[in-house]
Amino acid sequence: MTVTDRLTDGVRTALAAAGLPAAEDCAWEVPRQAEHGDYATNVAMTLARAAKRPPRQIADALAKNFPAMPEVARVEVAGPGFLNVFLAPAWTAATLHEILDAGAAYGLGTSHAGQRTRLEFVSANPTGPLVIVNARAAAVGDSVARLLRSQGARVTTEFYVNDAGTQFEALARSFEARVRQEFGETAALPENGYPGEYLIDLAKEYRAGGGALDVPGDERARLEHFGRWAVERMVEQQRRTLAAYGVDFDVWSSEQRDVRDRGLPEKAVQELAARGLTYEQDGALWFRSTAVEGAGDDQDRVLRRRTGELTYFAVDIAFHHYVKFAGVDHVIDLLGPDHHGHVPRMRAAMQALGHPPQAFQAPIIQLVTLLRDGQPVRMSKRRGEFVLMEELLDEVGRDAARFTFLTRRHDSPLEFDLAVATRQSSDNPVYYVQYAHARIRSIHRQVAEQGIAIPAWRDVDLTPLTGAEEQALIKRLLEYPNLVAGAARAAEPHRVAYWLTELAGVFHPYYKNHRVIQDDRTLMLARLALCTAVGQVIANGLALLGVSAPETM
RNA sequence: GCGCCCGUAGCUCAGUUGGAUAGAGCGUUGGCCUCCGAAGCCAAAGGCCGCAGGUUCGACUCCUGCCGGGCGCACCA
Repeated sequence: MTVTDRLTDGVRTALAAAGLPAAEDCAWEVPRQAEHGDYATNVAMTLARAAKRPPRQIADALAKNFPAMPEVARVEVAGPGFLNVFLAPAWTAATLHEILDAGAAYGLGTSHAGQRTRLEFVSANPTGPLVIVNARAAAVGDSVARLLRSQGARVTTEFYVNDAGTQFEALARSFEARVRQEFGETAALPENGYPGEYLIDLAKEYRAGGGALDVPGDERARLEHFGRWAVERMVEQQRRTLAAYGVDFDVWSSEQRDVRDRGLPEKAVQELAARGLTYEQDGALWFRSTAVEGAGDDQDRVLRRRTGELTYFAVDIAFHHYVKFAGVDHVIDLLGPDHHGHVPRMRAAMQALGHPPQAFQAPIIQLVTLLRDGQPVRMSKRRGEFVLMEELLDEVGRDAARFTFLTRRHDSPLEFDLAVATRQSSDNPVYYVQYAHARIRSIHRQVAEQGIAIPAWRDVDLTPLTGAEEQALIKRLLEYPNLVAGAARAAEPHRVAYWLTELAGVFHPYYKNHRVIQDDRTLMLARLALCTAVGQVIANGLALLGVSAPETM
């Protein structure tokens, strides 16, 4: 039970005692000004209409009837009708016991309990190595998964391999050309092929591994052979890069194997037709996308081309409906900005097939503009020019890269200057946060070296922690569970990154001004408890971001 | 032309389902290491929150219209 939950109980009790109507919900915020208390609620304002009384009057009644609670020192009415709550310092200090008891579990919640979510992210085409944007998507997706799980959701993370269709064919043709070149033949890359050097390396690997130049069967069989071989290697390479980044997927699904081979696209089209949401026009079969209320698509979409071939959209509908939604109630796709036009039509299709509007979400991860020495680096997989995700990790490091990606909202474009990130790596906020953790661990090493015995935390007297800075620090820690719950609800890991930076910003001055190890044993143990709790929360928060909490730096 | 996203300090960005006096990092200027880690601390300068209306007790936040930037608008994937 969080602080605000307890305070909400207090408000409910007060409302009942004052004979006022019950509040549906009670929003709490942490005021900027210390004079406005530790928590404030505007419940009196929101209730004014229903109670037919002015907000100030309601707030006064609330203050008068507010039950005595160990948590609360006093409540005040201020401004147009805010109810400001001041926490009792002794209670605040004592909450450290709960944090220390909970340990790594501090910040876990139940707001998503019972939810089963399938979360797809990265899903780069298997036509080349991973690049910078993929690193951003990986950081965001992995962190969102951790956030959702921290709130009780069962999350399946997924990487979808588009190993079919025209891009697959382009890869197969490109790779075959490289293999022929490797065997000494003259072969030109296809027009829409992939010119990157990685396919030359892959061709060398193919030959070295005993791969044959001549493949039995027709052209289709040949392309299938070379395409499969290349895709397998590319996917494996991508998987390794992601693993080195600390990102592992529960499921690697295949467009060919899991959707097309099972005949699901045809089935999906039939199901839409059975619901009367398709029609024929100009020789093609259309989905009546615009007929789905609230989905927001502005035109109908083709499911089967005049040629009889199904569109990618039809395949994607089948994938979502039959594969992703099997056994889960929420599907989240983290998409690139070039796919945002697809969201309305997919939303329409999912609703048409009976999924509630909220069940399918597709947040957009915006682009990363990469700068090197202040100059934008142009990237194009097709032209074979790009900065690899691996290079980014080599230059910037895993922790700094992930943290940097998570200090921006995912739906806003990001500028990432490689030169600056490398040169100024010691000024990166991630080190500021990690440093706070390392400092705290260092205190513990000192304590151990000096042979100071630490009793169980529950036996440590916390009442000495009445200083303003100490109280401020503890109150920060109390916010953490709400912060995590909010970040999970909104799927916004950047809130955690910012909050951690702020927490470190409160801790560092405290550390500077107050010695922990000292002669006054009672004070020392109390401060040690506080620092330990801060370190624990930093470690917990960094874990949600997939960033390490180092013992030393 | 239509749709989505974005305009906040010199730069990069936060601003928690509308709250009280707008925040951080970098950069700039000036201080602090006999004391648990200076990857740190303290201080200064820096803002018509793109513009104009509207909604209300209250708007950076919601609505409308402009201006400016990005992306998408296939019987491609």
